[in-house]
Amino acid sequence: MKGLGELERTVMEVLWDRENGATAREVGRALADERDLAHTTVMTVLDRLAKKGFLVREREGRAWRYRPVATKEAYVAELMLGALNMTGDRDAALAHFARSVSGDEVELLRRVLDEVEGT
Amino acid sequence: MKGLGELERTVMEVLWDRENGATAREVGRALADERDLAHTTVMTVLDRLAKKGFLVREREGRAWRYRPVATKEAYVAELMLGALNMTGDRDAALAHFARSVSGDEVELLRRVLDEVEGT
DNA sequence: ACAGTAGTACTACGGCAGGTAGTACTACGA
DNA sequence: TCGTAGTACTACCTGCCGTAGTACTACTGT
Repeated sequence: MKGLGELERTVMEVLWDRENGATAREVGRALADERDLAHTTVMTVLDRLAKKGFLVREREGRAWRYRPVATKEAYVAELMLGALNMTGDRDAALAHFARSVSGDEVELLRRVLDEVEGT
Repeated sequence: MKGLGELERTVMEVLWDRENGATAREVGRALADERDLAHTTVMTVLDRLAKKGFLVREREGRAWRYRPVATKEAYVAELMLGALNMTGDRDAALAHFARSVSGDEVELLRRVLDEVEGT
């Protein structure tokens, strides 16, 4: 799983926030407040993201509409699993991880685990 | 938390595998099977790792002995937390993650959580 | 029919990280 | 006093990423 750069992640955030993906123009507008990017910059980033497999695109008139392949949660989870797989001792790492999350999250984890159990 | 390159991680693995750290020479020897690296390359990597805060070093004769600042598990856990922090919705990501680990690991997680509870 | 605009594809450049290593120098042991 | 282990410093190359220019096409309104 490849990593993302700063801008790439920012763009992904925009896409993740929209139900129906977005065109380069739309992404540019969404970022206009925080960043002043050339339209082509946005296009380049979207293109790279698509080539890396994070986005798919489909024609919409003459433009492309990009949408994320996976949800943000799935992406984050995959990053976490990637880290976890780096180690030979998944258990030890998992244990360490579980001890580092906050109390609330312990609760949440427990609930989710119960849910999974039922499956 | 900075990421590590391929070689950097390989070197860390060596260090993590030893109780008492290692000198550049020792690391080089440990990797001799898989990789044919110049001694200076190993030194450079160790040096960078130390500068990044992953290793501390102490004199041993004229050489330096390097040892990891954190355990591998702590490192992995931190990577995982890093991923988790990327998202606004930690809960959703956590939930997704919990659903992606194997059954055995669910068990393990549960045990660890119980343990944490007691604390 | 033509200007402006939206859009694309392609190319490029500079910075930084990381892999790799050379060189120059010092200290120690035989 | 030579070879060897070791260091510090510098350097080169590649790939990724942020950033954008350029050249071209198609639609739209006057």
